[in-house]
Amino acid sequence: MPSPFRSRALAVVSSIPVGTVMSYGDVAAAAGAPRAARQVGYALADLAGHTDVPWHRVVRASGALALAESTTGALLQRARLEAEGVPWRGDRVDIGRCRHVAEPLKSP
DNA sequence: TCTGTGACCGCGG
DNA sequence: ACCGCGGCCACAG
Repeated sequence: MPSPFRSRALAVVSSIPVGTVMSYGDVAAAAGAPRAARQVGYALADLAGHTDVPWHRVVRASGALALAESTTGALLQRARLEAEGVPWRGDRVDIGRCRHVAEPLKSP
């Protein structure tokens, strides 16, 4: 079983609408731990793909992708986001136009 | 208990 | 706009 913070973070990620993104910090805040952005990355890293959680909708606060450029993961993430119609500005997401604001999770 | 770690954040130069 | 740096904190061993 996932740890409590982890499952909450994943629940938040699952709630991100198609065509929008959230930053790691945003997800952490919505999950109830505003400064645990790194933990969100930790949680997503453990998924390693075998899941239906839309991990590709989580990017850095700057709009840049977290994964190193040219890795298969980064390419997949970019392809999926483009397919969803997310606006780009060079090599990063135009965070100002597709950022999703989530309300905090109700039952912690 | 204590320590190291990381798909981060945001400020200052 | 691009670094570098210190701070963060849940989690594993």
